[in-house]
Amino acid sequence: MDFYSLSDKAIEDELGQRFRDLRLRRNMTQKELAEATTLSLNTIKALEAGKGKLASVIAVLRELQALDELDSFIPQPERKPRQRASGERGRGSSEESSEW
Amino acid sequence: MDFYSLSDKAIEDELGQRFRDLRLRRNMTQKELAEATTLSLNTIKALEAGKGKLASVIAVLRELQALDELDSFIPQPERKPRQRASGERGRGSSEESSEW
DNA sequence: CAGTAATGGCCGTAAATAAGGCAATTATAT
DNA sequence: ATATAATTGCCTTATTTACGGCCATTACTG
Repeated sequence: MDFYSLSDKAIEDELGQRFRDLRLRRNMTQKELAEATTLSLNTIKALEAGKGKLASVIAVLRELQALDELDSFIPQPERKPRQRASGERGRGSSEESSEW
Repeated sequence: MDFYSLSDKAIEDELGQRFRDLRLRRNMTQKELAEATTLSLNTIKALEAGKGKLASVIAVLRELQALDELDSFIPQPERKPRQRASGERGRGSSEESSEW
């Protein structure tokens, strides 16, 4: 699956589908999942449509015992060598003129 | 990293940190990332604090060339055997009484 | 160390999501 | 096929996020 060839919307659809599959593999209804997470039924629906907040994702994955997936979500980087971006002082704006 | 031992808030912090690290490895400023994604600077800040919508996550990961990570996010299941949860007709409500 | 870019925090407004409820549709069990 | 659970869609209101801007703080550069 090459996500780069997909539109943002298509990716949302795909993610929503996976959330749904995950729930179904636990054989839970949207209503049961909503109650278990203390989220509303509408929020579960939205999530399975690829919309919603990061907080909702966490709550749902926890309930579906799939929090591990979050770990591979974004790889643990080799501790950042710096705390702020830079290197070239004025990359964004005017021209780099030091010589001449 | 065992996410299950972490609170939702702690997980948000961890994810935010990873977003940040990802950006720094590309040596981009929040401002540059904001412009590249057409998101606001505040939205980038929020994301690096673990808050925000899924749509924002997708846009940022695309720009940071980390969409691949999303694929391993939730494993592609062996096509779901059913489209709705069930199996036991009335799991949520009244008792299961067919015989007597 | 001094200058300055990069980031964090707060505020007001616009937009989107979350919650709660109800009707309509669809899948599934019997 | 019928009954009914499961899901979808729409609506109203509350909450949260997104946006734009401004000032304070911190990290990096020379």
